[in-house]
Amino acid sequence: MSAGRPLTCEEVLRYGQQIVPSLGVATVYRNVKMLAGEGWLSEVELPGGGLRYELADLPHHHHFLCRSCDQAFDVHQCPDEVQSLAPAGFEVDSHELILFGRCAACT
Amino acid sequence: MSAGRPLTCEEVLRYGQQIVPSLGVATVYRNVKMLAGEGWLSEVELPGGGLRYELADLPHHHHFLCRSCDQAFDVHQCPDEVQSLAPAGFEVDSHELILFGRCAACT
DNA sequence: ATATGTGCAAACTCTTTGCATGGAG
DNA sequence: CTCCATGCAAAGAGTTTGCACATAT
Repeated sequence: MSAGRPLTCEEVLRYGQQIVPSLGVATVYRNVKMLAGEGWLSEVELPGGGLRYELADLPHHHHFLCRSCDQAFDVHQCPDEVQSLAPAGFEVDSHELILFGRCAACT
Repeated sequence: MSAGRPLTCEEVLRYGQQIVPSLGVATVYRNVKMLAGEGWLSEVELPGGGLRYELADLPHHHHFLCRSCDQAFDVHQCPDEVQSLAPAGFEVDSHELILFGRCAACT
């Protein structure tokens, strides 16, 4: 919640171990999956590694992936005409937009 | 080349085994990676499994992922104002847009 | 004969699962 | 005491690598 951006399991593990040093990987994977199953978190899949997790109740948004530090950030805007881009006969139910580049800290 | 859409290694393997039945996984992974390294193919990472590969010389485009058959298709249009969506201080060098839904065959 | 690409199987990485344990109620 | 979530370690899935062999030159 305090990160304000999608986290990988490894990032969650590192955050968590600052509070409970004995925290193990299995617990992170298990709980993050459970929270996602119960609708508290949603899974975000971006290039370059495993799933990331973010709070599920965020308003519609997209993601920015920094090529330098590999951290994901939220992008709170969305190009609207997206649904209409699909080929004829294809039904679009959702979409994801990923921007790649360098974040403010890495520039 | 004939597929006209991004393929997973597994799909390449199945295609290839129709021609050379003894074809093994290692050969597919090795060659696809080599072709990508040499710039003939580019890697496309979409949710739900491994990397997909497509011809590198295609014009700018995006992808549609069918939730039913898990096949990826090309989308030949792009919302233009994409670069401007990033937060201040973030440098965007490229982007990917993924549409999710059902392809024409699965509808 | 030499060099190259292949299939096989083992190694790796990331993720998941089984199980015994320890702390909470 | 009973339960249940945890850590650990082993098991899985997908991908990569080492190696001996076959083929082409």
